[in-house]
Amino acid sequence: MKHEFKQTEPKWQKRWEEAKAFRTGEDAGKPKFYGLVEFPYPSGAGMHVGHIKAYSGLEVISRKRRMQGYNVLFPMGFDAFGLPTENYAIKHNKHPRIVTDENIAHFTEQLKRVGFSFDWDRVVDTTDHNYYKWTQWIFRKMFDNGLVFRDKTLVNYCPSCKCVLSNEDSQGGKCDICHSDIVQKSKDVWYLRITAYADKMLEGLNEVDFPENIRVQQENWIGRSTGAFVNFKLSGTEETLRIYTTRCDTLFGVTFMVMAPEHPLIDKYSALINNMPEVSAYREECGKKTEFERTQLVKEKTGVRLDGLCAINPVNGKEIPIYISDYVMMGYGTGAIMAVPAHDQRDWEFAKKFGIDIIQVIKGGNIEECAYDGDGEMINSGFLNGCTNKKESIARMLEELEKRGIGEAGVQYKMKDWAFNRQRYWGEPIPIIHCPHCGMVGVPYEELPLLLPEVENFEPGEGGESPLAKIDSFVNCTCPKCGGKAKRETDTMPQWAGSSWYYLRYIDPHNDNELADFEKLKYWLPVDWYNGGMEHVTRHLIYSRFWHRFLYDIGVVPTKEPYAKRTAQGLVLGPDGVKMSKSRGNVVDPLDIIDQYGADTLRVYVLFMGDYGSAAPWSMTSVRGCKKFLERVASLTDMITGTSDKKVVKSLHATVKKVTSDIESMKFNTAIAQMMTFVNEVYACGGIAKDDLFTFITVLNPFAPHLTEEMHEVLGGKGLLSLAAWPEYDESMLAEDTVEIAVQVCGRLRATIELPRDCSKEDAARIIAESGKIAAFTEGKTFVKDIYVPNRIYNIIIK
RNA sequence: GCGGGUAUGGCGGAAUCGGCAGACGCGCCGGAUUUAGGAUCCGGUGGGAGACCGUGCAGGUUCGACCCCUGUUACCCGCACCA
Repeated sequence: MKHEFKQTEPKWQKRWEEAKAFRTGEDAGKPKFYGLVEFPYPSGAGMHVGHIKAYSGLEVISRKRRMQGYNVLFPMGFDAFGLPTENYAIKHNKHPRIVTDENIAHFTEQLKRVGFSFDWDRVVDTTDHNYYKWTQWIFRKMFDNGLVFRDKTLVNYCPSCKCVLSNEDSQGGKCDICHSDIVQKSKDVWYLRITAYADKMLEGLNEVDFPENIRVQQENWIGRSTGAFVNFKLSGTEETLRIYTTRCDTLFGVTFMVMAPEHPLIDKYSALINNMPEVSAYREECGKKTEFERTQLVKEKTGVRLDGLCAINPVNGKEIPIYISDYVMMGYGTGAIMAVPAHDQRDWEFAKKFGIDIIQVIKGGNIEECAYDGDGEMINSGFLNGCTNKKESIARMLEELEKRGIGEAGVQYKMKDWAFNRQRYWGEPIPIIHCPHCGMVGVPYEELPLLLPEVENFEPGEGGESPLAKIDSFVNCTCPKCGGKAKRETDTMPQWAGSSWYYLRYIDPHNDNELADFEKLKYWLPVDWYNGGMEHVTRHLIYSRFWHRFLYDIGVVPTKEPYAKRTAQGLVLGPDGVKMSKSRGNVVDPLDIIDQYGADTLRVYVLFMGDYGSAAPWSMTSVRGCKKFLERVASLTDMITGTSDKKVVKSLHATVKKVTSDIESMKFNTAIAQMMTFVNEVYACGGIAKDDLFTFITVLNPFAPHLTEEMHEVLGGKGLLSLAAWPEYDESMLAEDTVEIAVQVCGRLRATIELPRDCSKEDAARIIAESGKIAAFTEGKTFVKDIYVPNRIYNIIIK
């Protein structure tokens, strides 16, 4: 037969749909497999070939597991709240609901055209009120459990999106949505206390199967450090300047203090500061800098001394000057540091520039040239003098600090609490009411979902207030506690809210009474295998692990961790080897490929193009190669013989074996290569028995389901091939009677020779000698020794 | 600066344990078929005339190294004045 994909692909997609072939089973007698792929944001641009690659990995694995008799949950949904939709809606004066519905319909159509085996009865849409009811419910639970708080602080603010962003959303000082420079702005912000879960999230990493780089990236993002808080008195006041340090052992080497420019004590004691105009000017200058400018490396240290204000070193009573400098951040530790220029390079640079003393307290290095941060004997350090072990010095200092009540051990995290509110329309309303008497009160659970109201104008206000603030009927309400007049919170949740728990909803997507039935959660959790992009490692993956752990703590989910195993696919690059982007014009549209070459070709190609986890450039000629392979496969129906050649049978068993194991380790490229080898073998031998062809198309089915279903039908197969049993292979069929091994002389390949399998060393040596193949190389030399690895090599050493 | 990773033909990439480097595909060359082109099928294809040389570079361990060790270079990704 011919590979008539234009007819057969829609035909089989329709059959699968009618038969509900991929509906999730819950048969208790079978093992379960929950395969999860990151659900897409349904943008107006439609799908990208990158989506196809991202989903095809677990698609193949899920199809294979289904054929192996598992209950498979392989769902799909849409993460549909978000700014692009809202901006599109504003620009085209269309309601975001309508835009979202159109985009979801378009994405669904595209996904179906690829032939993915998702369970379409379980689709979730984060913007559906039946879904976001539970997003709000989880938020309320967090509120009840003290994980939600409001604080007026400096936040990352995107002037272009007119929106507050979390730390995770402003990495590198750029807005994650529009790539504008982030500015620091003082604002009232809702926070989720994710830092309270930092340790639990670190611990959890030990019980999941994440690749090393993902684990390390998460650890670094959480950024746990252990150290000490030390209290310095401000001379002439009762005030304490509290600092955090990881090197309390160097306390005797402190020669100045540095506070972040925004540090509140500066305002509090401005009356004592003689050069306040200069200080204010510096602070203003820092405020203007973007986060990016401020954190630029290789930057000269700047700062101003607080003239008139001094700190007292608690261990030796020395009076030390205080500076403000933007190399100290308000957001980490206490926003102030003790500076030890002898042993910290940043402090050293600052001291050199401002002519501050440098006191060495650890022997070693040359502090004239740079700070010394190595080990050595303690000097100039009172009771620590003579100690040579850093750990011990720290322990002894901590003991002293605690004994004298001037400090204590402490832990800090780089991860910050999650700035959770957005001043935009297209998101989940935050279910909180502000009551003048009772303060912040949660919207009662029975009133959830708190529906997103209709507005005329989706645009945020110039002052950075949410569009919802303009709707009096939404804003004005009564306090659920005291019944008095109150106002609703008008900000909405960030896009990451809905995606933090969607994998739970797939398990029980239509449940009106709870987020998901606990028994079902017990059956399906954890997600067995989660595949997605590397870009989500320090965002979605962190956030959802946090939410899951919280839900575990309040007894809503049965597992500590949501995902047992995580993998990541590599990017699909443009034909020019650069990341695909509209501006470069190197984007490949999956629908164009499907129209020209078929969905099966697309599926095979995205998995064949290279190592699944690595980036690889798109190649149109290679796409054609994959199409050619499928055409050769289709033609096998015209090559049926009574029995297969022995070589074909052997190659078939080898193929079943390799495809079976390669799929499990995501080595799809070599699995496909093996199938190509097999087809080449059939062509070389001129035919194949029907049963053997059935076996072959069964293992090819997860990759090219449409073509193989068609072949199965043409060959008279019954039922759907996609639901057939995965074939077994016979190891004994693979064993050869003879093997060809390499014959080396002094480690250099000189010949190859056919030997009986598992031949003894004596026999091997004799057969090789008798063959005379290496005589020319050993002639007249002295035998030293020989090395024989059965079925591999024979190496003879001579002199 | 720190952390993680990569480096193999003209190209994408293979290579369980340290045991015949270059599977498979693309491209290219040749042949068959064809009025021709395309498509298809068959064969060839790391370099070198050769002895030989070949897995970023320089060493080391080993009978034997893409693989292990030391040093080094280039590139990619993440974080980045984190006290």
